Amino acid sequence: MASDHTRSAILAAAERLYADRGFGDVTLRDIVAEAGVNLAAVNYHFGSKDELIAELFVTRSVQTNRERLRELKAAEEQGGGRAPIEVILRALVGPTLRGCLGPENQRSTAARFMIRASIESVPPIRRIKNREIDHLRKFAASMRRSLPERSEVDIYWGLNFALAMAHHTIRESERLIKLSEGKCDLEDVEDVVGRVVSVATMTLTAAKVEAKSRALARDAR
Amino acid sequence: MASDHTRSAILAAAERLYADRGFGDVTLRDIVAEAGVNLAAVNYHFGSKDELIAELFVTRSVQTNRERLRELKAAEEQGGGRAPIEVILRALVGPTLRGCLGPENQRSTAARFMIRASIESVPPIRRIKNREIDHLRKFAASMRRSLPERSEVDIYWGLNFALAMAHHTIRESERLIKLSEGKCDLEDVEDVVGRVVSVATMTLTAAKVEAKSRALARDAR
DNA sequence: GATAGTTTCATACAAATGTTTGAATTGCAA
DNA sequence: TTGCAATTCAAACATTTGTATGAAACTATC
Repeated sequence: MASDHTRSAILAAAERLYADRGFGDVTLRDIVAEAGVNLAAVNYHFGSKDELIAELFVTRSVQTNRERLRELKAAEEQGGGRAPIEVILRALVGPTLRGCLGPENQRSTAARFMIRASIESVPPIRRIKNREIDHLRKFAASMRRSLPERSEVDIYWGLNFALAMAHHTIRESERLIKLSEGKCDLEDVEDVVGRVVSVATMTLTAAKVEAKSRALARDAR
Repeated sequence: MASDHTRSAILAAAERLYADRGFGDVTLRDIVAEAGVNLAAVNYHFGSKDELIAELFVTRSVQTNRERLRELKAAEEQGGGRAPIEVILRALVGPTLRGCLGPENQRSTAARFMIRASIESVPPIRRIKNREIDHLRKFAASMRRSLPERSEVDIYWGLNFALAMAHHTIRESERLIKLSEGKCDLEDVEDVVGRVVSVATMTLTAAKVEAKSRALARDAR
């Protein structure tokens, strides 16, 4: 199988360029120039441009998902099959937030690539994301074990909102900083994780508050 | 200025096609074919493809923003300058959710277009979104008046999370339905609005719970 | 009804881009 | 070394795409 030199040079160059400039205006010619290889090499090694993008994304996705499951499993084992909901949620959103936020200058290429993927959402990536459901089901199952008295629907909504806060904060981090004039410190990642987890935990535990507030809100209609 | 026939036919056709098939694979030729007009008409009336997209998006955006501000203003006047936080949040996320969720078959073209714009995020639209900050500032100000004891940073985070839940739910509605096997009913829009508002309200009011949960979560690290 | 301004149309342009081709080169095994 | 497969390369291909052009058709004003 010889050395992967060309193949990995393409992957590295592509990830860097996509991270810096987005999928929209990076062409195969840009990539091969950056990688110092021939144009045809991309199709030879990956088949097509889309398959190259897909490979980049799956690689990073499985890394994140592995990390998430590692944390989840550790928490469940420690709790004898039942982990506290905060810890489950932390395993869900922590790895992504830690990977994508933090000081800008020390954000890895991989992280910046994943942020791009989250913002631009190009077809090959969308296709892969649709297969992520099985992964999320594991978290839903764990959350049900953690909060057996909670309805299934509420669990799914809690999961949805937790992901919402994490992903939206990453996607719109620039806007949040501008809106708050820098007062929201997105470089303090653990604070962000804590905020997301605590809000999501509230969603799933503070039954009365939620019901009351929802009723109140409905009246106001 | 003659009749707007061609111009509005292009706008209508473009919005419909973009809503149905996304920005990625709709060309000017598709649009003019659907509109029954000449190819050159787009550049004649709009200058460029991007300006056409921009016009579509600003039109729908100002509609939503107007609706939001109308609700906000009504609430503040009723409360003599201070509106309850739930009502402010409802004015923030209600119009968008009501416009984009609900029974699929009765979702307007405009709504479906805005969902696309939220998912695909094409350059001309991104440029416009960046100017939306002034609009959000009005909500931040209103929220500060409503919760004067709350820190400014917490207000911004609450605003961020409220938008996060609303937009993410719209963006990923399909996935949430699939994940929950239809148990999360996104057609009951008022229920969704209520959930988002109540969670966001909790974020901003349940100080002790949040602090405690955040500390707990930090320990678990 | 002539004229000037606006709008429409067919067509051409120009550039970008992913992909393919077939020959050249390389590396390794027999 | 010879032979064979894998890899690299330059070049060309084939489309697709947004945009520009200039003539024709239309409209309203005087």
